[in-house]
Amino acid sequence: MPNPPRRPLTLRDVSEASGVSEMTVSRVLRNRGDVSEKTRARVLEAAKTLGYVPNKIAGALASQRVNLVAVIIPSMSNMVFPEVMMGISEILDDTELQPVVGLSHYRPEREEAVLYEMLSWRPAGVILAGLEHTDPARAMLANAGIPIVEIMDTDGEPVDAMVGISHRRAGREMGEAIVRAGYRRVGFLGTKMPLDFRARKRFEGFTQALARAGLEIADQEFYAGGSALMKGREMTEAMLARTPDVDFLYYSNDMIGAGGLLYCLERGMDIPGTIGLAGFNGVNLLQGLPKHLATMDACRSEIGRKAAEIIAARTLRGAEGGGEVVTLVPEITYGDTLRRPAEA
Amino acid sequence: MPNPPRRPLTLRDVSEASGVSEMTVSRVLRNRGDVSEKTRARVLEAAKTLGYVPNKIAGALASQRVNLVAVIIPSMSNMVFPEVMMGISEILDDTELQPVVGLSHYRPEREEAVLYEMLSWRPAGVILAGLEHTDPARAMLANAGIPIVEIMDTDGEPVDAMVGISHRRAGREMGEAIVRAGYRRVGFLGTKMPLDFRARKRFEGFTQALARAGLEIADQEFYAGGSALMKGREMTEAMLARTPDVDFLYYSNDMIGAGGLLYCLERGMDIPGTIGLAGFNGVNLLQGLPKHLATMDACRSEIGRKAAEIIAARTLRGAEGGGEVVTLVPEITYGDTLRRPAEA
DNA sequence: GTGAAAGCGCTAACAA
DNA sequence: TTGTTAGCGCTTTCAC
Repeated sequence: MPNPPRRPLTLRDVSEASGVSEMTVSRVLRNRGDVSEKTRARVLEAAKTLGYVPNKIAGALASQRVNLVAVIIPSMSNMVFPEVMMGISEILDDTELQPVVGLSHYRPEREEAVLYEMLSWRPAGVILAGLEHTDPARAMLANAGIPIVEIMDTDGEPVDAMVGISHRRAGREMGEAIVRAGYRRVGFLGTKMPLDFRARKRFEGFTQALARAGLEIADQEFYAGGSALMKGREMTEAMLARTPDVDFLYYSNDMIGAGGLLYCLERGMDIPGTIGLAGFNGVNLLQGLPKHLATMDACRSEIGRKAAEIIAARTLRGAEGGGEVVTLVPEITYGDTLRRPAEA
Repeated sequence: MPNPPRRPLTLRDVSEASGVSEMTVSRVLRNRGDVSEKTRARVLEAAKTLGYVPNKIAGALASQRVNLVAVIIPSMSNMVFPEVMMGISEILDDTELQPVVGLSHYRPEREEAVLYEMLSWRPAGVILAGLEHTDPARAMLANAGIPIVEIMDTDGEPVDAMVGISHRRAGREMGEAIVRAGYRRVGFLGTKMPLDFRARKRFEGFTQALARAGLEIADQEFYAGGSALMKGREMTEAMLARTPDVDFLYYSNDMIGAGGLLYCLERGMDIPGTIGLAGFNGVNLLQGLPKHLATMDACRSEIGRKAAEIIAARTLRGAEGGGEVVTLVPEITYGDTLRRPAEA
């Protein structure tokens, strides 16, 4: 029973144990160059019995290559970003690239700090949420000399590549669908997050669509923290009490929308007749509710996959590329809570 | 406007630009040792205008210190693990340590591969889910010479430290509560996941509690994939059709439990009279349902926090430590779907 | 097919 | 307070 080594093993240890030069050991361990089957076997044997784990720090320094992809997202508690992560993993799992996640908590300065930290590990590429960054962050990205993919949002100028949807358009289309369905007294319910630029863009597009039809938001309500389902319920109750004549409720995410939906159903309201409801995201978690909430898919895992593909293509297949723009176009799901436009 | 540098900047560039030796530049950038305010300012100025980002790879190799903490979890699509991650981040955010996440997809060999990959970056510590690992993985962990914290589960022997709850006990207690409340025909509904050891332990504890009361599971149903809420609904429907006399449904997670709850409510069933329901996890996402589902908190973020604290304490404050065991004890939440035991 | 030498960009240790 | 020297553990390059 060998003692647990205080000092981690090095190539040299394997070299000595196998009687093969460090260089050749290195070759075997990386499957590089021609090595005779005999030496190969001997090296592998030695490495295994010793329990050698290569030191990638040294390897990366020497080879100037790192297989890490930095991913910076606002949060994990949102359900949206874990799904993006799954999309990224799905693609990178087939390559030798590895995602490394950092959280910005929706704060640009925090994002800048995390970015700095991550760039100091010289990753092969960066994937980060949104197009809004501090000036130093943009400068770092522009000078990093590696592929950068900004995700989620395409309403703005990317540093390099971008993959996402137009939130302004998403808001606008939902607004148009609501107007087209004949609703006139529309309430908005959302998060109190000044730094959630995408929610804000959806709101802008939404009010713009209403304005074009000569309408204004009839009432609005915001929340922060707490259980989204519960908050949706409470906000809905508050709004219906304050503005009893609203005939449509647009929620900034599906979870609060589901809370509102449950509330309205309990009250026995006629949906989508007397009142219509819609959310945003296409959280399939919520299938199984008594009624299907109208929503619009944010294409989360697709965004993750496309972003990872761009990084992988440029890194591995040395593709030149640069400045790729992928705009996904989400469709409205009418579900059971938004009247469909009259058929032509 | 300087050209984007093809070659990343090095300390040497900052040294030349500021007319200060590399060593002193390094000191300034790390706030180490005494440096005169004047040189300090000059160096900072040069670093900033050049846009220098330190190379931690070289730094780590030279100093033999890495501020990364490897975190290996089964999945992100589960809601449970993102919450654990938030707990970890919460603690590490106050230190210079940084979490790096890897996913095992509930597969031990995959976990082993990810662990190998991560250990090759010589992290300061490892946090990983569960106590079940391949033999090589256990060997790597035991020999890594860094703090290892196994989380979620405490039913077994840890390699080093462990933080979690006893899932066997959790299942047992729920079983006892159900028996105590007078239910006799109990159905179980869960995930079809042979490798989810924790779900299995809960199931074992649960059946054991029933057995002690002379009961057996009346019926069971398993699912894989799909929307959990919907699956809960479907499985419940199937079970009630097949075994109409069940008087309690125990779900392996809150999400499917919520689906079942909604189904039973729609059918106008008397809850918790005719039929009782319980889930597992304490997903506060679900507050806001018409009735509050009975459940048991899995202490997710608390687990993350405690695990991170162990790593931080041993790494930063050089605490000796080793073999810490933190067993959290979740309490049953009766909610509105499980009869409370008669008061004494 | 194998090995020896040089150096990746930084920091520990010591010298001035 | 500042600078010099010698590696950290690996890979690149080139010689054999």
